[in-house]
Amino acid sequence: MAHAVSLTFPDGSVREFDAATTGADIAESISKSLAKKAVAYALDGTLRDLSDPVGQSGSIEIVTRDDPRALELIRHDAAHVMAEAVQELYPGTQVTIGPVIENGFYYDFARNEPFTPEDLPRIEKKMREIIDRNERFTKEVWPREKAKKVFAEKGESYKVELVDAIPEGEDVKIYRQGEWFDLCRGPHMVSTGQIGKAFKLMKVAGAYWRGDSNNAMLTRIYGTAWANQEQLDAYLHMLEEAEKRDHRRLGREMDLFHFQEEGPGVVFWHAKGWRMFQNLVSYMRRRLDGDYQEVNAPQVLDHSLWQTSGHWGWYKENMFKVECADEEAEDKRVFALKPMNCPGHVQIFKHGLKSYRDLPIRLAEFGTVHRYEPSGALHGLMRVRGFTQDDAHIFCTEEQLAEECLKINDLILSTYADFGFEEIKVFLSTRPEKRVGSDALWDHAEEIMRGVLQDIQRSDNRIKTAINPGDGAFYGPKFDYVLKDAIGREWQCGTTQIDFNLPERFGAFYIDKDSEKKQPVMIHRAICGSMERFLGILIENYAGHFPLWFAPLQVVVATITSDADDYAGRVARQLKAAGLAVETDLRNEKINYKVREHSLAKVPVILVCGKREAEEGTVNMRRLGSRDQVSLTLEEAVSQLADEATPPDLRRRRAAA
RNA sequence: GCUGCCGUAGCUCAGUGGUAGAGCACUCCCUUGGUAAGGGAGAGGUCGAGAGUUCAAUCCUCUCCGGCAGCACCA
Repeated sequence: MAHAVSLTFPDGSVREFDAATTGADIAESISKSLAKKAVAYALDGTLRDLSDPVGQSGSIEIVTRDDPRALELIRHDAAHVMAEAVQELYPGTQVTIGPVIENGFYYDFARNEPFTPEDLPRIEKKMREIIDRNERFTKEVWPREKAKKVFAEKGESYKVELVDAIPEGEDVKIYRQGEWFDLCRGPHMVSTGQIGKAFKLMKVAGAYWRGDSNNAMLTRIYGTAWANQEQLDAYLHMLEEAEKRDHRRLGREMDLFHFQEEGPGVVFWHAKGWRMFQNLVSYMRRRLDGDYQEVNAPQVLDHSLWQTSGHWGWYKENMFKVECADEEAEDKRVFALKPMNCPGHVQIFKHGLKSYRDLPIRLAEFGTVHRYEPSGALHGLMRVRGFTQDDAHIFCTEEQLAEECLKINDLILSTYADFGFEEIKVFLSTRPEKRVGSDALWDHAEEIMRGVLQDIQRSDNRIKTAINPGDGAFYGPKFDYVLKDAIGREWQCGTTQIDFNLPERFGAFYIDKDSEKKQPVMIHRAICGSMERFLGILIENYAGHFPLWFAPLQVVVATITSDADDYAGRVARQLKAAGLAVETDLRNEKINYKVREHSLAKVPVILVCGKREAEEGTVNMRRLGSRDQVSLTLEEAVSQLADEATPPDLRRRRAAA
């Protein structure tokens, strides 16, 4: 029985409609042109099919194809069309799921013979045909049993499984486009023609059914889709730009590091790359000064220590075992290469009795660790098997916990800011199902950390905070810091983790005021996380154009003719004396050639010295990324560059002094 | 680890069932040239490793190693 509903429009006007009125009717009632452009409507912010009756009161918006929200529909519709194209071209292929993702969509197919990239143009062509047919999307609600029967008869066993997974009480919806139909939650646009032609199939890849590695592997086809050709072109251009700043490529071009077959996942740092690495270590070390004690724990320790820590059990598949290569060796013990620094630091804490007066004890280490990562996970500097953590462990009392977390937070945020990362997200991960420690312990720690999170949120409105329930480590809750780079990608780097487990396992304690032994709270924390990975992120963030203070090679002094060789040497010596990393280029090459070479190597400053400069005692300065040249006296250049090359933390320290 | 693709000179890549080629880089010679590639000559490869098929394998088949993309993993 029809009843009236009142709908509020974006302009604030309110009108009465029959509940059976569809979005299309409403668009029509506003204007013919709107009805033509409409692809869906939103009721109280939720997108619906244009053909859906409104059914209830609320605020309504007609969504046209150029609405940003329509992009999701374009992509989802494109996924359906791709599935139809694939089934038309490759009969016998089963369809599974095809969701919208960032920048596009994918669809997972089950087929005995996998697709190859060569198949993509053919599928794309067929998709264009289907779009040209401009078939209407129509929705049907089927009884559960009918859906299962129909899909079973078609041999679509994955779809049968999906029908089964739909919760009782929820409709089993089928969307048709012409002859083809798919189980789908919707919504969809009006017809396939609205998808447009601004899409492209990108790649094929394997993906596990339901994301579980115990299940069959399906073939996934990825596509990107946009509202118009300009957007698609811009996206493809962005991908090209991202590829140009790939740290693996820049690492080679800038002669920073390499990998080779004998060492999967371990880095050969070249001179320039290592200087960059050491620049980062030096910076971090200065930031620790006064608060932390830097220590160094052994690489190789008897596996019994790792049994005590528990790693030999739950982390074994990631650990490297170490033994003497000689069978006749006297010491038969099995050792392990450390995968983490924490047990080492607990040993240092335990050495000698600690008083409550000693707390907090903050032990820091640039600790090199080795983890046997799955081969498929390795990725340049971003995921390696041997890496150095800017690690620290804080042993404190429960009362000190909040303050320590905030102190770490300050350190993390100011470090990121020094590298130009301003957009940070902080996540609090709370207790998982499987965990150690009493509920009271978790309650207490989580309560403190929630408070800390609020403080963080209040301190800086650019920081976004959120809670990930159940995402904590088994040994305690944690904060994760996620930064956003220059091209919008997000990286989780810093972390602050409370640990209820290790102090207990190793029996760490301090003597409290009442002369009783008490277990300290242990906090793990890292700022960069892995130095290697952080450097990879920096390389990509800056696209190799490092700020002067961080560039591994800051200045090249290049001569035009050999007349200026002596002078160039003097220029270089003065720059070096002012603390700059400088090289001379006295080769018998044209200045064009030298400029090109050092520009490609991304040296921030080229000082050209010819006869003129030698006579006048000047230098001609050229900055990376600019064709402009400026002439300065040698003294001016040295002081200007030395000032500019001052690391931000030292600049602050000087300003404060 | 899984699926697919790939592995030829330092780098980027071509090529062929009869044991190899280009450009850049490198070395030497000429060139002393004012802001993104001057000219010439030369050197450089066990065609990822092993096994198989074949008269003959860099090329075809298999196994292994490594890389790339995605998935899974990432305490």
